Amino acid sequence: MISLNYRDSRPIYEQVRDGLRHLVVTGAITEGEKLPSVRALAASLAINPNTIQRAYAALEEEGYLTSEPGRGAFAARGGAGGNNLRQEALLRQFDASARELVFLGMTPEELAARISLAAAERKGEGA
Amino acid sequence: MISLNYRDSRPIYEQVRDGLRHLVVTGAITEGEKLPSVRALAASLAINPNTIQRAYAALEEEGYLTSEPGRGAFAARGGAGGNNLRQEALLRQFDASARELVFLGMTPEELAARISLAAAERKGEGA
Amino acid sequence: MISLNYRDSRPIYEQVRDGLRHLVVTGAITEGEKLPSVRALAASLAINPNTIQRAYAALEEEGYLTSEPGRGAFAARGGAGGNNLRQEALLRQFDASARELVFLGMTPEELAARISLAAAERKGEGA
Amino acid sequence: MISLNYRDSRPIYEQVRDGLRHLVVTGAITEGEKLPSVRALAASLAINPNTIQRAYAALEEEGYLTSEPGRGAFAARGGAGGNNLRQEALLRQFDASARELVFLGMTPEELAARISLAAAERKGEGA
DNA sequence: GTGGTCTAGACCACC
DNA sequence: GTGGTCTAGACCACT
Repeated sequence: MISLNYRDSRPIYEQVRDGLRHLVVTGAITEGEKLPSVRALAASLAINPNTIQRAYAALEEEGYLTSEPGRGAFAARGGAGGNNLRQEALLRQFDASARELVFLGMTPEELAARISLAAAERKGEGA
Repeated sequence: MISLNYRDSRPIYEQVRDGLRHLVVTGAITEGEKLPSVRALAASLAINPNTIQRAYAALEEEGYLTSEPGRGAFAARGGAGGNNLRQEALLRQFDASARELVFLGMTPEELAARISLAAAERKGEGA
Repeated sequence: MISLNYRDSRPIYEQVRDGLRHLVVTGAITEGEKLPSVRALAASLAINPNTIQRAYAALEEEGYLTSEPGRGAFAARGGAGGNNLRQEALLRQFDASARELVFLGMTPEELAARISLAAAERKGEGA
Repeated sequence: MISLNYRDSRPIYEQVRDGLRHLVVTGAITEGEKLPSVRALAASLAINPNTIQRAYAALEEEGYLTSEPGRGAFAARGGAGGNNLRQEALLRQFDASARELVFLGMTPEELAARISLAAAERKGEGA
């Protein structure tokens, strides 16, 4: 399901992370579905469990999955609409950065002005 | 300079990260100053270099230091005023989250309204 | 003239190599023109001369430039038409690989059959 | 196992590269066998790890070994017969050069004609 | 601990 | 001054 390219200069864990994110976002792994265990996926890709663990941790931080110790990791919805983990994670990030930027001296007005600008830009910017 | 508590539930790398962040923010490590090498700090704390590496990576992402391959890691200024990496990192984070939240359907007005609210709250530094 | 992205996971020397190759192929650096010295380009990009040297060596192997110790590095023509260093390098590579493949047991007919196939494919395949 | 001659005009890394290639081709290092680590071989030859690294990189490009970050470097079979990395590398090189030569205007027929010629020549391995 | 990339600074041979 | 090689030592991703 995930293809790795060892000749790619991108780290393996990023390839795994992006591959899984893609599966979640596109719905290939449906909301709430259990993801393969770290060890199972590691075995199936013939890489080290640490590398999978790192990809899972990144995706959890991004809100694309939740992992429950002892149970496994479960997909959250990545698409638009409804409240979901991804959106919660983004709001957490948004609030935290806004809070500290104001603390550092930026005004709420300056920040508000950036929002529309940011929204208009292309996402681009690879790893 | 950094004290580790192995009985603490917080992972070692977080203890190192927070310890280093504190040194930078308080100015104990001054702007531009070279931090100890990954291996040196690992040796001095008697822990694995990987753990230090993880703390350094987190701090670089947060903008508290820059690490230049082959040269070392250097402290950035954490405080307010002037151009600093921390502010750049926060703006990057702010823009990215705003962009995706708008993509997910929130309006710029809703987001703008959150800014003042967020700024008023206590920081509540999580683990 | 060449832009570096330190956050890119692609190594610096590949970015330099590809940037220079592009300048030669597009004719921005004309045939026979002297390229900046290893040290000068290193200084202008604020990176180590060794890194530039590595890019120059790769481009020489590919036939995009010749470098003469004590004199400098000079661009070859990258475009189509006429005989040029790039084509010479390719023919050298073609002959050498064909020779050894025949030595390893492939027949000239098998190889000839591959040519048209290869020519039809997309070049793709990033680093 | 590898002898270095510092009075030889050939660079150390080429002497190492050719020495290793010889060991692989002659079967002194058998197919799939793990080569000494970069650091270990450097220590044993009393030279810098970078120099060994350079030789390993060249041999990997030639298909005589594969190196897997974090695991080590492993010998491929250099001889004829069966599937081996060397042949794969040669085919990759053959296809790539053929493709670009056609792109530059040579006809597949011209190239096909070169194959038998090339195969008849002596190998003339340069420094 | 392993391969890979980068920096810094040195020396060489050539011009 | 120029390209080329080498050393020493750093960070980096991964096992």
